[in-house]
Amino acid sequence: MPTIYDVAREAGVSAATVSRVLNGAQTVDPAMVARVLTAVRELGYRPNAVARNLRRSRTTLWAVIISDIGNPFFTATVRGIEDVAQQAGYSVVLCNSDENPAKEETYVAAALSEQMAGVIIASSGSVKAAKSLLESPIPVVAIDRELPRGVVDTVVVDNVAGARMGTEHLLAAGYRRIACITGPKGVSTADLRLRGYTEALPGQPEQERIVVRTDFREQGGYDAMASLLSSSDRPDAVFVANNLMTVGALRCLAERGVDVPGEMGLVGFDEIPWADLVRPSLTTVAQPTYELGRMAARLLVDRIATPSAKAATVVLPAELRPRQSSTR
Amino acid sequence: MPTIYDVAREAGVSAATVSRVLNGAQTVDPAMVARVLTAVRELGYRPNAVARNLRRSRTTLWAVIISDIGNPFFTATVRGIEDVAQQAGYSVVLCNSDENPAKEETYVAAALSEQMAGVIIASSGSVKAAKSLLESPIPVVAIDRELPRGVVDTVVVDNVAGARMGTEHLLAAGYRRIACITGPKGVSTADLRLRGYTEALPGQPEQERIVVRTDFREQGGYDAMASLLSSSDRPDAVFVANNLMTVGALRCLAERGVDVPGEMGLVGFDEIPWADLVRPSLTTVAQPTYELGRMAARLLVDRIATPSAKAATVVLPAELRPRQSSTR
DNA sequence: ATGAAAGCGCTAACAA
DNA sequence: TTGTTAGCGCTTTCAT
Repeated sequence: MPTIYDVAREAGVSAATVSRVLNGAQTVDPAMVARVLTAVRELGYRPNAVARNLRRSRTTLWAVIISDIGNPFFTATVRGIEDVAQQAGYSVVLCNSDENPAKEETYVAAALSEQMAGVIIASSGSVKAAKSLLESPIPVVAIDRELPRGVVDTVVVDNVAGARMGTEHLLAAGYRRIACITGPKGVSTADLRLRGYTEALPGQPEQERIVVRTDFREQGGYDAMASLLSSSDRPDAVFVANNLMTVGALRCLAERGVDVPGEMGLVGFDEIPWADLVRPSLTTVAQPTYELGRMAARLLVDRIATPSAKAATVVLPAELRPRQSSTR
Repeated sequence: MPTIYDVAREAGVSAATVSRVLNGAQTVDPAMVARVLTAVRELGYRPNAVARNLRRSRTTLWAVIISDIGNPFFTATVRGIEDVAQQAGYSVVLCNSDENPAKEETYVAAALSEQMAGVIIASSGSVKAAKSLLESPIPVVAIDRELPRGVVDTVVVDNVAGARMGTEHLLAAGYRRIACITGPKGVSTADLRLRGYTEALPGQPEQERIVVRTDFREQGGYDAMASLLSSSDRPDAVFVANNLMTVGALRCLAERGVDVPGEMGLVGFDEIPWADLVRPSLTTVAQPTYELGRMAARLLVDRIATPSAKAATVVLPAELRPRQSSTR
């Protein structure tokens, strides 16, 4: 691989001049510019970003650490992030923690070691990863889930209101024994959506509420629904706190021939791209995912520009999309 | 941020010793090791990977450039790649080209500048990106689609056989006017799946085959199906060459109340996570996605170890998953 | 407007 | 076993 000195020799100038040309300095003689660019082309020279980053003590890469690459919620959010990043001159590298705190810690460590310009993270709940980030000087924006013990820029949806909306919708449709399937304790989305569900059932004594906690994945939703179906106080409707668990629940119901929405009403948090293609179509609480990504990216751009500014929390609205699975 | 010299001073040793300890050299006095590790902890020292990479002239990052992060095919493949990469000591950074050659070129340029240890790419068709990669010394593995004009390690599925299988399945079910919706000319998957479709209809004169080309996205599939429905020689079945287009086609059929499989048979290439949840459930030609990712990653590990070895092409089998949409 | 020279933080010869 | 030293490729004062 040719270096900047090879180009300098070829063009008969100093390395400093090559650097100036390549970085668009205005103080270079046009004739020099031409000579340098010719040499660059002839040698197939490509600047070594590693050396540049070391010298400048900064990079133009963002790490976006998400907890499940198979979740459509994140894919839409990533698009929003990318669009803003690209405009601001950053490239986005995606890291998939797979809801695995150990993986998350590995990726956080890599992002810090690689001196990434910023990190956007949907925490899988790792306190260690959060601590590393908070102790580092690297700008961080939390999305979807709050960073454990962290005071950083954050973009979330109104989980409580959204969950309340979904549950109240089931009540209004005439369901009476409404259960909730939610995620792990300590993950903010799981806890807040559970709170929204609880708030929607104000008259109910604590023990009347039927709550199952599992992970945020499809198999978890499947198992949770199975246990609800075979329990002695079987519910007549379920509010499920994320999309993948909703898919699992739906698959369980389909396999056992349970009639939805007749025997069992269903509302899921998070939109699903094909919610309108299944029969019955799925009622969901939708988030403005693309907008969420854009907002997070904008906060990160601002944070990089002004590291000392006060941390902001942006709460975006969720929206009920009523379909067949909750209408009997 | 503390540097290796801060640690050295704190521990009362030289920077070289700190480096040795951190890199697990066996030739260091245990007492030194302890002192160094204490200093590291006290200072919260974190090695600067940029400096290390510059010095070593290599990194431990792989760039995985995929053409659509929203496509379940890729998410499953990425999991396979990640699992092998992690075991081999590499981290995976994901780059989403969004079927956009310009974006792809940007990410390829970044991967080369950042001196990534290797690249796994599903080409969006950019000849320029392919050229940059082939001219560079960086190890490359192509997945899903062949790299334009490239002789590199490649992992693909048997597209021709899979498409033939899907089309023959429709023939066997009694459909007679079978159309094909495929992707852009020049993208190998689009062309090879079209060939498989063509091979399955040997008796048909050229003009009897009904072929629509569009992009590989949902809207493309929707539009293509709409045009087929309103054409004078409306088909009674369609073979669709990828999953996202199949979803679009399905949505179009649902909106217009066309009975599937009665009025219109449907087979899609690529599995879809919820193919069995829609009504009618979707017949698909499934690829071993996770295995494909693992294989690509293994090839990349080998290629990094032995840069001069001959390029290999691995062809994995596709598998028909018959469901309701093709059974009348 | 251009060049010489220092140095970003680390690793790896080489010397001791 | 440990330290000294050079240098990875680039940018950026500083001097001219």
